Amino acid sequence: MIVANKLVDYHQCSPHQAIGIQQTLAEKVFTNGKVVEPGYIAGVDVSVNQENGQGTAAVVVMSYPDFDIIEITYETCRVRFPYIPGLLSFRELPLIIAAFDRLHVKPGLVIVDGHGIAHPRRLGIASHFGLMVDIPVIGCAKSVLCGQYRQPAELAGSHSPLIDKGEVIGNVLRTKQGVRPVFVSSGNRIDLDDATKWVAATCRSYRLPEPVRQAHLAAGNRNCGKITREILLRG
DNA sequence: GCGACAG
DNA sequence: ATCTTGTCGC
Repeated sequence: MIVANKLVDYHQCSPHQAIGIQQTLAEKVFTNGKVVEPGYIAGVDVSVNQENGQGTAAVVVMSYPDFDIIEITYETCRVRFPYIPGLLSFRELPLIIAAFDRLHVKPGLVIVDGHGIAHPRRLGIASHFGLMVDIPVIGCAKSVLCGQYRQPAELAGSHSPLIDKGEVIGNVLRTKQGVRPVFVSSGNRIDLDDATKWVAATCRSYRLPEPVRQAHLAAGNRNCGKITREILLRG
């Protein structure tokens, strides 16, 4: 895999080199485009076990608008790069790419747990991932990394712009009444309005969009690296 | 120098 | 990220 080779270097480079890579890649991100018929939508998340230093990435592919789980792939491996705010992709992307490559069903849209361009150098993990897979990717984070915003109204669906250095980098979206809002931004190949629309459309009864919520549950189920893929039959 | 800081 | 039961509130 082309991207796999690059990733070997990615998680072994220094934080300083990582920043340089981000500055170069950020210029290649496309923050426009609409997704009309995604076919399948995937959610991505990673969990890390502090005990053994192992991380598990889970990719959950769901149908839309039925939200049936079609396929789940995993990758468990020791994470080398440390967690440094702003450099998350260098820690988690190797796992995510490996799990994503195992998919038999390719999604038309992916939602990643983390920021897209709502990042100091405009290359959060969703954008970095989006450039590597070259399909529409949305960043949906649970907390802010940079930028300022006004708290959106309590009504589900309400949102306010996330602004950094005079630039609108995302939307703070209230996906459900009574819960903290999420931070939506373009990862790659999709504009902010469409990204916000899709996050809202994939949230059912919880704060996080269903694909991401399922990926979070799957990754947390510690599969110890034994299970790498599974297909769920609808019932 | 000081505070902020995705997962 | 992760450690974790019951509990308060829409």
